[in-house]
Amino acid sequence: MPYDPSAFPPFAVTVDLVVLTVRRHALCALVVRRGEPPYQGRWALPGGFVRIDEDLGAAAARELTEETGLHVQGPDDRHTGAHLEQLATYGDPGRDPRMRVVSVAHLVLAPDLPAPTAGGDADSVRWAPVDTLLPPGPPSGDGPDRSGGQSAPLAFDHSRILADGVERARSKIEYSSLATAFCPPEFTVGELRRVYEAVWGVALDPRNFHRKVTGTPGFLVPTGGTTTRQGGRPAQLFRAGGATVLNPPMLRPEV
Amino acid sequence: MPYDPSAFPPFAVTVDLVVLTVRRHALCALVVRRGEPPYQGRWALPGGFVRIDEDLGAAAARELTEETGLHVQGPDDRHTGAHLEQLATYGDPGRDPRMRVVSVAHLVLAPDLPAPTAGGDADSVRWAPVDTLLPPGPPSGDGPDRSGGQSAPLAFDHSRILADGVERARSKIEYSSLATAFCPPEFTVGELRRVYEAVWGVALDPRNFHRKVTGTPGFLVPTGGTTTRQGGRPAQLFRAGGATVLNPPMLRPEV
DNA sequence: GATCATAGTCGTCTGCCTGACGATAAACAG
DNA sequence: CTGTTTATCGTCAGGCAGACGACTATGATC
Repeated sequence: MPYDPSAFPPFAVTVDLVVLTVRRHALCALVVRRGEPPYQGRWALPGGFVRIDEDLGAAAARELTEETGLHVQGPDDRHTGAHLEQLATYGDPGRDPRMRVVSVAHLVLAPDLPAPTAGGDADSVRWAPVDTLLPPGPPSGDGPDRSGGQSAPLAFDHSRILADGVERARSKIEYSSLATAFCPPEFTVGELRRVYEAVWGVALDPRNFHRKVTGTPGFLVPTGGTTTRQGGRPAQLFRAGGATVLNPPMLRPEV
Repeated sequence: MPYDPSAFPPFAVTVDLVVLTVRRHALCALVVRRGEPPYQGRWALPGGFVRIDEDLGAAAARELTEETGLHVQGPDDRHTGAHLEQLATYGDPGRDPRMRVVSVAHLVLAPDLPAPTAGGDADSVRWAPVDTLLPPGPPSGDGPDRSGGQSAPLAFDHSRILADGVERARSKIEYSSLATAFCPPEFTVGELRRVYEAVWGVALDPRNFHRKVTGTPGFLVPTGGTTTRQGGRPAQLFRAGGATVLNPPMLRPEV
């Protein structure tokens, strides 16, 4: 069939953001309250339309800055900001009742932030622990409802997008050094371990964890300083090293 | 800002397909020759517009069937067709000179097929070894040009999409049982090993490989039959087992 | 100030898995 | 019958992870 430039169906294209951080030993996601229908008053992932001359990654970075004030770090710009990567694209017809919207979801891993009030209304954006936003997960609940929170499901298909983002983060810190994206520029081995524990929802042996991360070349670089942030013996401070892939990977305890 | 349904910029949304198979010990991708500008006469990945009421995955499956006659297997429908998954989305402004096109690329892993002539013109679609379509890869070439083939780069940004798809396939067969998607319904351990060798471009020790795959519970199920397809001693036939993840993973020899 | 609780760091031991590789088995080609 | 090819089974050493003991260095409490 011959090409007809006017024959393509028009779509709206948006970016949605799964912004994750670790706060008080819990994996948290950034959610915004919808001020207008559909799903008015419900929580949703931040996001917005892609501009007509804008790259997808640029749109995601722009939305991130608009909603959180966070900036994204380039590949070589180490730890002045958050990690951003494309997650997946969601385009079910009917996922948005207003029109045909294809959403390119992005995943952001950010260090703990003071408060997500930048740029928007204060109480319409917040960090929510992911286990209050999502059902328990693959192991179907048999016992009584254990969901910790007040949560109605997120708007649109955002619960599924969030679940996919969380799963991506959980698997990615296994075989990459991305867990450091959740940490401040300088951090201790214990802080990094608490990141793994929060993201995976498990307890790790501090001694084996210490051996593993300090024994992996390029993962951690000692800065020379020490600190006491949790009580107890002072700990060495590290920066993220140049290694991006962990080989052999950090093993998640058996499911 | 209030919602204005007419305010979103219109995009064209397409699906592009990275269809991989293993033919004659080489990893091959399906490419089609473009019959019209832009990039007229150049090879490109198969793909097409998403219909206005069509899911992204359905569009990819439809294009696959139209171009190859292949059918996609559902999650429980074991090995009557190919494996399909979403790869990534490419939306640079200017990636298509005609208009703003966002392409949701999908990855298909298929067993070796008789001929890709289904549905289309015979010599405008073919299997091409990926090493004739792509530059050698991360190790930048210092020696003379060693690219095996006649290849001009693929049209649009399809070389990058193909490279991403190949990389996804290479890493995914490490920790999943997806390599069986390249095999016919019944296959031998040696045939499965040749799939790994073709996808990774390395030689594997037959004895260690045999120990690994037969020792991983749920990876392979013996059918009872034996066959001689390569000369030499007859080999046991297997089907793909129910396991989808390989733990511990199949290790790719050091890079 | 002594004692306790909390964290961090270093070691040891055992078991599993992998890579290297020898040996045997079962077909086919001359 | 002999050599070649492929499949399959075994052996052995090294590396790494899990379990866990021991010691260190801080703050909190009595």
